[in-house]
Amino acid sequence: MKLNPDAITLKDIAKALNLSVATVSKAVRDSHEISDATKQLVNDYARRHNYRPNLMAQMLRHKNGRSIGVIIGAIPNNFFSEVLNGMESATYQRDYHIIITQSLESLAREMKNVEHLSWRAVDGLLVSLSAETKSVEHFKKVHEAGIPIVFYDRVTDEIKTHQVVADNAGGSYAGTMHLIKNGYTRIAHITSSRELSITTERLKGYEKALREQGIPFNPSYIKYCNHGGKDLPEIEEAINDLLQVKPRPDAIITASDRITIGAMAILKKKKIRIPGQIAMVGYSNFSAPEIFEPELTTITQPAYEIGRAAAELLIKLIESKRPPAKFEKKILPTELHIRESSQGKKKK
Amino acid sequence: MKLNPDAITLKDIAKALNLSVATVSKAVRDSHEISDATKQLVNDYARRHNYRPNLMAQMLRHKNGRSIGVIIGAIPNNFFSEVLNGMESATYQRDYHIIITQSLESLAREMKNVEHLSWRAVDGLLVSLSAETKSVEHFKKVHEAGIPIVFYDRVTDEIKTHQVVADNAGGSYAGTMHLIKNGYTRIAHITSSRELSITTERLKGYEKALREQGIPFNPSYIKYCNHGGKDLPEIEEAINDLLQVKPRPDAIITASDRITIGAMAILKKKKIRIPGQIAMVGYSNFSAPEIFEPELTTITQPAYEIGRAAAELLIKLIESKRPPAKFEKKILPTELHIRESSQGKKKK
DNA sequence: TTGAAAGCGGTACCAT
DNA sequence: ATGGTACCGCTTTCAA
Repeated sequence: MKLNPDAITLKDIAKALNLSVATVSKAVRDSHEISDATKQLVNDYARRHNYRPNLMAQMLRHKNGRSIGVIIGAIPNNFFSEVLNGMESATYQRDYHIIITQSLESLAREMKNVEHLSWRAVDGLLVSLSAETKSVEHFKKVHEAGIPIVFYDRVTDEIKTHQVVADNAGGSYAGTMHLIKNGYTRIAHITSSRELSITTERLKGYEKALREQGIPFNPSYIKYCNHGGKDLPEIEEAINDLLQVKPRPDAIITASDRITIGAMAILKKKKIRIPGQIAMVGYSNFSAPEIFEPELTTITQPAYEIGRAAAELLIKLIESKRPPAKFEKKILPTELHIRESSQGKKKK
Repeated sequence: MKLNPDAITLKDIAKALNLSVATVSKAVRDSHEISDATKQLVNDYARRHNYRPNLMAQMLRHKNGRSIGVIIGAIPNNFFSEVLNGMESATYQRDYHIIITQSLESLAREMKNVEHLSWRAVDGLLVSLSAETKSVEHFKKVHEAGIPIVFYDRVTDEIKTHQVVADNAGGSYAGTMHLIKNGYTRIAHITSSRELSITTERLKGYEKALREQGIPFNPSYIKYCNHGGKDLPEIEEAINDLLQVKPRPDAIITASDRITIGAMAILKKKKIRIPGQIAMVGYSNFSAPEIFEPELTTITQPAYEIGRAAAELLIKLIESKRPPAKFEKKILPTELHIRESSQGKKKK
């Protein structure tokens, strides 16, 4: 079963019009070295028989398949699916398409994905590092081989290229400040794995707020989920640990949709009142956090824009012959949406 | 910038080993007409230099790119992103990849997508119809041209091929029965557009339950969202309409994640108590509906399995020379998760 | 068992 | 301005 069994080729047109393939080829691509009359003729015919150049033949020639490989944590994740949406819309217009692979926060899968994508001869890579990734050698290899890469969300500085990220430091800073202003001082943070850029950035913003407000930093308030909160037990353990710490935290900032929703569910199960006993601020891209109980204060990331910007930068990279003079690090603003879960602390 | 600048080709191997390209080609594909000794030699060399056949060249030859086109409503949608996840995992293993396009519930985009995918020479199509789609001529055309299609979720009987769907009738039946058992009799239904298979099916289950319980069917309790609840106003209008109907509905069954979450948010804004004033049962694939306020009774669809099954059937279709004797309609069970939002009605 | 050569559908160089 | 031709990397007769 082939796709376009009735597809028409250059040769067909040439034969029908008594021209050479070469001429026809140039005519359809509007070359200056072809007379207007001929162009007319050819393009008319082409349109009438709706000629479409055979992609694979073109690919074979110029090793450019108009496709982009994407490595993403997981498709069913609000943040990533919005990112994908942005990438899809950017690539759709420029006639590229994305080939999606999921790392599922596993380094092994990430490496397999790189391999798979390079076999598929993608023109470039959009990647967000998995929670397990420490070394980026596997990316270095393909990058040095000439495949442009743009990192988004979880990025690395070890490879010189464009990066697109949310303002994670700013987001955490705003969230932490907000909690402090509302009277919370023992603020915990459940975050992703240590190595990730987002983790470090968020921690930075968090610490900055504490410092500015003269609140001591307590390392036992920081809990890392090495698998990005992939499973509930990981989150549950973090929360149990936090509940043991003396003095017990009076607020938690959670670092991803998964962790946020998981944490809320667990606290609810444990009958811990939010914000009565513990206030919450969560990174989340869920569409309607006001239907949560309680309504959740969120730090939202411009996921769609991140995806879109990353794709656009990558396409620019792919289509420019020479690497740019300097690489961009695009930092997109986050937003703090204040709701019930971080309401001001009651004075005793 | 090309992808595998250092990629090794058959010719390279041939030269290095003093063989012909033809021989090498056959050897790497383990042809019977090549001696074991030569195979050894060739494959050793190939492995050492990690030879990978050039996909585009292969594609050019046999018009089979090991790629599958997907048409989906929207990526950032719990249901669809789970479906995608299932498709991705099925195709990943078999070395296919999916090219995703979003219809965004628009017929125009759906048609463009078909065109785009057929230009990309996909080997087959996985499609869920948009909310606007009435005629399926555009699919008929490509299908008759020999591209296998498997429909999932929103299907059509006008094209003879495999279908994979959730047990929508069963889901609505269970949900409706549950509400009736809990004392609700004026049950409204906010659903997708009229033409969709899922709409008809769900209505069937709903009506069946009413009939069995001797409750008259009231057409003004049924509200259609012609854009699948793409925007809030559409849902808000439906709800406002319902609130006018006399007697006012005492329960609502909502037909998709979007509609469900939108409806909850709107009712909440209107300060209508759930289930006190109106009970709710919603189709939803949200991961933690227990953190909603109130905890939401849901009908969940096996989204991942739908995607997986559809992809598997399609690959089977692609790889079999002849069309199968008969086509399958795979119906996967839904689940009813009873929670707070549909709690038993208080007796007055 | 091995290999020469044609061809898949384009593109690009070089003549004409 | 137009056309002949080689080639991209692989597969597939058909001969040797």
